[in-house]
Formats: sequence, C-alpha cells, structure tokens
Amino acid sequence: MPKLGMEPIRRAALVKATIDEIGAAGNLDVTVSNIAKRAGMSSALAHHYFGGKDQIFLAAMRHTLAVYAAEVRTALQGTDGHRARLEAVIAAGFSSTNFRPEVIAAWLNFYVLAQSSEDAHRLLQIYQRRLHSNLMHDLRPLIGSRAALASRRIAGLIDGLYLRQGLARDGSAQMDATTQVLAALQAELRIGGQ
Amino acid sequence: MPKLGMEPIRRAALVKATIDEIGAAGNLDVTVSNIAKRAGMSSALAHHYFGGKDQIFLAAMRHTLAVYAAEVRTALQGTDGHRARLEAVIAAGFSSTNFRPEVIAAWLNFYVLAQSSEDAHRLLQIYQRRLHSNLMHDLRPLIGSRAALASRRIAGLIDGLYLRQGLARDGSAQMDATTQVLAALQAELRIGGQ
Amino acid sequence: MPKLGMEPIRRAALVKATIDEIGAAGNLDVTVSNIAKRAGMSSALAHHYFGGKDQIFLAAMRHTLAVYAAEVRTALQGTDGHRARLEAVIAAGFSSTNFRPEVIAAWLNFYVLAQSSEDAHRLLQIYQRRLHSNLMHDLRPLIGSRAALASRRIAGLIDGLYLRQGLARDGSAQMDATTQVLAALQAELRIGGQ
Amino acid sequence: MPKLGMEPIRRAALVKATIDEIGAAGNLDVTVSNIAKRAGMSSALAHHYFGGKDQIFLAAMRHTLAVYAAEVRTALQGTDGHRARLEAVIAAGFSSTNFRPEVIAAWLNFYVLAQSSEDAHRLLQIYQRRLHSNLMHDLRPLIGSRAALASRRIAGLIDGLYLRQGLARDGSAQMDATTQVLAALQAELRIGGQ
DNA sequence: AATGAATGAGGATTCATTCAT
DNA sequence: GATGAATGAATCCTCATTCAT
Repeated sequence: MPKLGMEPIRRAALVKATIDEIGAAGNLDVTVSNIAKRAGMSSALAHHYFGGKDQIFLAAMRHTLAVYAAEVRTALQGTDGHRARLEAVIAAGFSSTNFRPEVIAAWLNFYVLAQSSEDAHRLLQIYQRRLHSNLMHDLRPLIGSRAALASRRIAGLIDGLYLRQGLARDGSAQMDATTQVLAALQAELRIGGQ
Repeated sequence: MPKLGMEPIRRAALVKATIDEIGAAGNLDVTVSNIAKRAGMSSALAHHYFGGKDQIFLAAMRHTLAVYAAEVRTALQGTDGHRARLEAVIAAGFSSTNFRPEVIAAWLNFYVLAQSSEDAHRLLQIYQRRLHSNLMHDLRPLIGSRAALASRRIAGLIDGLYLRQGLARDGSAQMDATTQVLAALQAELRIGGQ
Repeated sequence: MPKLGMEPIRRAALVKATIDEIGAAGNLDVTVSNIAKRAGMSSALAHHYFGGKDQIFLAAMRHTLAVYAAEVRTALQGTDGHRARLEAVIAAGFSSTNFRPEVIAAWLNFYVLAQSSEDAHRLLQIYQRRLHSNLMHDLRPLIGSRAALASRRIAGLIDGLYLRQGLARDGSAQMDATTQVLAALQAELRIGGQ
Repeated sequence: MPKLGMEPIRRAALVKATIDEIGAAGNLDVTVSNIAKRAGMSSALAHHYFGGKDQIFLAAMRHTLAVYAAEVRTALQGTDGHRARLEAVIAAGFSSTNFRPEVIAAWLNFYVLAQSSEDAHRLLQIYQRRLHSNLMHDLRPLIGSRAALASRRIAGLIDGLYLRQGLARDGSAQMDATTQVLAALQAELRIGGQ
C-alpha cells in the first residue's frame, strides 16, 4: 500500500499556489512550473493531478468563488430581518479578505477568462445568480415588484465599486465601498416608501 | 524616395489591429506577429514603430480611452441643462460602440493590466477622474455637497453594469444598462429634494 | 498470502497488451502506462516484471515470433510430401492471424527495431533461419543444388508480399499473396524439370 | 531588403539532416533539435520552415522517393529493349545508394509511418504504382496477360529482398539481391515461352 | 505482490526580439 | 522604410523510472 490520500492535499496546495501566483503577477501569465514550485512539488505532479493549466485555473476560480460564497453564508447565519440581511450580503462582498491583492487579481482575471472560457463564464454566472438571488430574497418583501431592477442595480454597484476600489493604489482617498452601497440601498428602499 | 508620413498610418493600423486581435482572443495572449499580420506589415516593423509589445498595448489602451472620451465630448456638445448633460454622459458609456466585443475585451484586459503596469494604471485613473469630473460638474449644482459621494456611486454603477452586460452572453434577458443608471440618478437627485 | 504464480499471468497480459497497443498506434510510440493500463495493472508493476520498456518490447517480439512458429509447426504436422509441406509453410505465413493489424504493426516495427537493437536483430535472424531451414528441408529433395538460392527467393517473396499486403488499405484489389508465392514456387520447381 | 532565398537551402539542409539523423538512430525517435543542429540551425527555424515534425518527416520521405525515382529514370534513359529495361529497373532498386544505412532506415521507418499517416501511405503507394507501371511497361510485350501477376511477384521480391539485405548485419553472406531478382525474372519470362 | 506518489529529463512548439540587407 | 532570417529563452506537457508503503 502506497502513501495514500495525497491527492486532495496536493490539489488544495496547488489551488492556493495558483491564486498566490496570479496575485503576484497580476495576470494569468504564470507558469505551471512556478505554481508547482510555490506549492512545493514538481510541475509534472501538477499536471498529473489537474491534467493541464486550464483546469488548474478553473479550480482556482472555483475555489475563489467558494470562499466568497462561504463568507456570505456565514454572514447571513444568525442575521435576521430583511434590512440586516441585505446589509450583511453587501458587507461580505467588501470584506478585507476580498481585498487581498491575490483575491482582487483572481477576480479581475476571471472576468477576462470568462470571455473565452465557457467554464469560467459559467462559474461567473453562478456567482452573479447567487448574489441576485440573495438580494431578491430580502428585497422583494421590502419593495415588491421593484426588487428585480433594484437588485440588478445593487449588484452592479457592488461589482463596480469592487473593481474601482480593487484597482485603487492608495487606500487613503478611497471611499468606503460598503457605506456607498448601503447608501444606495437606502435610496432604493426609501423611494417606494415616500 | 521614402514614403513620407507613413509612421502615423502604420501606428494607427497597428493600434486597430491590436484591439481587434485582443478582441478576437479575449485576452492579452496575442502575438506581435499576428497583430502585425493583421495590420499588413512585418512584426519587425511593429517593433520598429513601437519598441516592444508593452508599448503597443499601451497605445491600444490610450486609443480606446481616447475614443471613449471623444464620444462623451460629442454627446455633451450642444447638450444643455444639468440633468440632460448627466444623462448624456451616462448614455455615452453604454453606446453600442462600447459593447463591440473587441472594446469590451480591451477594457477588461486593461483592468487586469492596470494591476501590474504603472502606465496602464495611470491611464485608467485618467478615465476615472474625467468621468468623476464630468459627473460632478452637473451634480454639484443639483445636489450640492452630496454630489461627491453620488458621483462615486454613479461611476461605480456605470462600471459595474458595463462589466456585467459586457460579459453577458445573451443580450436578450439583459436589462438596459442606461435605463438602470438613469434610474439610480433619478433616485440620487430625488433624495435631496424630498 | 501472496498469490502464487501471478508472474506468468501478468507477463502474458503485458505482452498481449503491448502488441495491441502497438497495433493501435501503428508504431512504437506507446507508453508503458498505457500498456499497463490495458493489461489491468499499474505501470510500476510492469517495470517490476520486465525491468524496462525495451524488455517489454523484446518479449512482445519474442511472442509474435513464437506464435508464428507454432502456426508453422501446426501446419506441418501431419502434412506429408515435399510439395505439400512447402505449400503449408507458405500458407502459414499468410494466415489471417498474421494480417491482424496488430500483428502487422508488430512485424513492421520489429524490422525497425532490428536496426538498432542487437536483441531484436537476433530474434529476426532466428525467424529468417527457421524459414530458410523449413524451405530447404523440402526444396533440396526436389531441386537439389538450386535449393539454396530458390529458398532465398521464396523467403524474400514471402516477406515482400506480406509487407505490401500488410500495408494495403483496401483488401479488395489485393492479389492473394499465398497464390502468388505458390506460383513462384511452381516456377522454381518447374525450371529444373523442364 | 533582407537576405533572401534562404528557404530552399534551409529546407534541403533539413531534409538531408533528417534522413541522416533517422539513419543514425535507426528509428523515428529523433528530435527536431538534433535535426536542426545537424543542419546547422536552430530548432525554431526548422519549425518556421516546416511547421512541425511530421511535415519534416514527410518531406524527408518525399525526398527519399524522389531520389529513388530519379535513379530509376536515369537507369532507363538510353536503355533499349524490354529485357534490358526490366533489368535496369531491378538493378536500380539495389544500387549501393539504396543500401546506405540512412536510406535503409528511411525506407523501413516509412513503412511503419505508412500505417498511421495517410500522407505517408499515399507516398508509398506512389512508389509502388510507379514500380508496377515500370515493370508492366516491359513485361506486357513479353508475356502478355501474365504480366500483371508477374509484376506483383517481382515487385514483392524486390521489396522483400531489400528488406532482408537491408537488415543483414554482415555483408559477407549476402546473396546478390539483383542477381536473385533477375533469376526470378528469367523464370517468369521462360515459363510462358516453354 | 502491488500501487499511488513523485520527479528529472527531455521534447515539441512558440514568440519577442534582433539584425543584415 | 521595410522585411526575411534567425535564435534564445521559455513553457506546456509527457514519460520512463523509482520508491515508500
């Protein structure tokens, strides 16, 4: 019986190394060799476990999304009230985790990848639908039929502000993205109630 | 007898070819050879005129931004009234020009490039500042001190919706991004006037 | 409790898998991993039993020759008369067994291998000598001193027609190789008897 | 204006180097790098001119056949009489040129390649048809309807004896292949004339 | 006996870049 | 001004082989 159960460990190490490497480079021009080196193994083993570079990228993307999803789930756990839940969802997107350079790089590059990779596109859609669904769940009770469009606006604002804040070099002059989205949320909720 | 004035023609051809090539690939993994071939010249000549691949990319980014800026300028020309001008700025960002696949690809990739290239980052900042300035110019008279934050929100929403619509595969189910931003603008303006 | 006598079973499985794999590829660019997979075991075990890729090939070659030799032996068993025996030897070389694609591939590749591998060359010589010996055994009584050269011609014709028929894509327009060699045999025998 | 007309020179050098390299190895396990090195250039240039390894092999095969064809053509030039022409065709196949190790290696490997490569197979067919056509041209006037089958036999014998002589290690014990085929030809011609 | 784990070496291919003309 | 020629330096991927268990 050989050493067993290495696969999940190796795969996890490679996924993490991939995200770190993309973060360090800022783009997808990272070599399998460097990823493997960072993960403490030979590039041959990386190929053995993932089959190829593309699949390594996909796994990294999947992981990034899973981490985000878990964060949202945790934030919602034990949060009651529609307004509070909406705020939790919004805040989760702007957590410090998500502004670590490697996470920002991952997201930006996944956007690019989504143009040419069907798999990447599908994963991104999952994220978008989940966000929409989360927002709708609590917007509908509050603003009824206006929820659909409002959800799109809020989701778009989240993505746009994340993009802008993620690319901002100096944290100083940065607006607080969360606050900004909450203000927009406030506006969305108030309009109907005028 | 050397042809006079070839340089600007060649450079323009290369810039256009670069954007098209990036659009076709969806990412920056395009070769100088292919760009040059598309522009009808040898890759050696492309190097001669631009010095290297990075500078070709920068020129393409500069051009993309210049086209966008020109579009906004045109839209503002002859438009009077703060509200009308704001609407013109917003609509310009979502013109059909900007949703041509190669333009989308250019923007997404420039976001990625901005992480690692100081030049690209600076160019992106110019775009962001110009948009902010344009919005502020007409928001301040309408909502005074709330303009600063509102401008950030609207700019963020523009970028976020562009990102989302740009990545959407099917145009059918898409919300109209312009309408969405105008709705948000409406909300921003109304709040103060309640 | 180790399984006893696994070795011959494993080795046989590997030899068969090797021939099939070579047949599928048409050349010797087959991997030990694929051979082992086809034989239902790990590549490590293949190495354990054979020591290396070359020896696996040699074993496959040995087996191919052994099968051929057995076929000839069977054909000769109970066949009496010099002419009948010669015809049996010839026919055996063109049996349907020998025209299975994997057998053809094996032979062609062994010819190639024989150029660079002393072992392979020796094995091929054994085949050639055995064929010569078989032919001589029955030619000599019939045509005496002319047998030596006639044997070389017939053996050459067998190999040449096998090569050609083996490479022919469409079986339709093919001459019957056996008939052709028998005709040549007839000519060889007749000349002396004129 | 750059250095011009290098292409045919480079291609010829690569074809020759390929044949030599295959000859030295005995098989097709030769690297593009080694071929290029032998031809005095970088492997990148080899790819530039041929596009890939397969096409380099094909070109080498084409060249080998062309050389053979030229040899036959030369041998036939100025040769009159059906019998003499047949003898010339046969002798050409066994010229010392054709027994240079690299030529032998080329032929054997092309047989292998013909199994899996449609292009290689087609080239081999061209050789076979040309030989058949050459033989028929002079056999028909001599033996009429028997020519077709006789031609197949002679062609098969040529290939078979070439194969055997090509693989023989010691030139000493070798029969003279030409003599052997001529003897067979003699038999073919005599039978009808008895 | 048997295998998953692991890798070093190598190989095809690509490409930005340089240079001579 | 323009380009064919040329290459060094990657990079992905494969594979025979070894080893610990």
